[in-house]
Amino acid sequence: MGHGYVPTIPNNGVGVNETESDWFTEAIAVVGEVIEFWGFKENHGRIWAFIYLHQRPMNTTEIREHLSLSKGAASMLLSDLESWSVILRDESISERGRFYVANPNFIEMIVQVMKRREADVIDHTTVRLKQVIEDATIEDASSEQLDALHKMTELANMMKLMITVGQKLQSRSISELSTFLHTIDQLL
Amino acid sequence: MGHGYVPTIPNNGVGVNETESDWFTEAIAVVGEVIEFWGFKENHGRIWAFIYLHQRPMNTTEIREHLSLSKGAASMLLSDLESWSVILRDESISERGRFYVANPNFIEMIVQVMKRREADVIDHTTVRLKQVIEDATIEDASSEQLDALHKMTELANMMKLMITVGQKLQSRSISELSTFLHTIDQLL
DNA sequence: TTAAAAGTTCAAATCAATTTGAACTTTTAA
DNA sequence: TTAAAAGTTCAAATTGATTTGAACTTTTAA
Repeated sequence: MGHGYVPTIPNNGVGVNETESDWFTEAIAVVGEVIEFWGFKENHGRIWAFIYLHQRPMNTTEIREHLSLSKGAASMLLSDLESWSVILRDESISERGRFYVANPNFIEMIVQVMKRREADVIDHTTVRLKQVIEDATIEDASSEQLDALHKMTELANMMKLMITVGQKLQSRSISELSTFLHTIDQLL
Repeated sequence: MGHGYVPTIPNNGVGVNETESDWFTEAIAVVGEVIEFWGFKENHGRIWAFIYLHQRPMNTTEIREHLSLSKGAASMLLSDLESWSVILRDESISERGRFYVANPNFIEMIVQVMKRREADVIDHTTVRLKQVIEDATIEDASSEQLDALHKMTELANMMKLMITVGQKLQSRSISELSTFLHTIDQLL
């Protein structure tokens, strides 16, 4: 609907000779949104999608110009993605500048978000809740309140376990994982 | 560390006769952060924790004053939580104003986030990616690119499946779920 | 009825996350 | 070497999310 034509994209005077078609732009937008939804920045997703959909090593300048990112933003976003192994540097190319390919393992990306979240929040939470329970025990807390605090701790531990399971799923293919989830769905 | 004493809390001239102890304040802060991390606003979590830890129906004014929320914010946050069944109105109390109790099912809260995310993003994504694949097919896309787009669609479908599984898990207790996750962990 | 309390709405204000761009360092080709 | 290109850093600007508060509607007790 309203798609299906190839727009003339202004070239900004830079020597690019690949015209970006409509579906390509839309795909990058969709993937950007999906990935933002999993806790990344939208531009993390746009960069990953841009590299992944090209199916060849892309250099920093190409990425910067096609996605309209400042030098600073490109530097920071690319280094995030690289540190998470979401994109990989291709050392084999002898041209100036850095070249990247996309890590095609989607699951790994999602698990990276979980890991990051775990590091930032979950571990710290368990420690703090433990202290809260100690304090509540020697003070005026009712047994119902202590029970509620214990349940909160259980939840934090469960989250941790979910992340562990997520990490193990990381190495599996999507279709394998899909089958696995269907099995769980049947069991419940 | 640094905890374990009961501070004198200024009373703001309001007729409150329950002093809030230190562990209570800390518990609300921790839970607020955890719940924010699952996609809610921090104040959604603080309100839920405040009501849950009291283990009795709480009225809007008590909530507003103890958590220092404006009238407008309290109205909006409480109506969010109520619409998600994260808190429930207690109609049995004949005093002025509304009284709420907390839905003690933690999992339900997390699943609510997933549902909300699904509604906002995933469904829409599948439709948009389908259109992208159609457009890409009739245009210049390489077979590798089409393959990449199909994999993105697979991922979106898998997310949906994960949410379905999540919804089924909703009705189970935390300890049951914990056992279940351990079993999965063993299998992998 | 009615008027005070409770609840809602939303534009403006505040607070938080992201991006920019200029000054800097590092890399590279000649 | 060296100077141009590439990459980094971070304070300031921008953009986005959340909260406030005043004007409004609804509810309730007398």
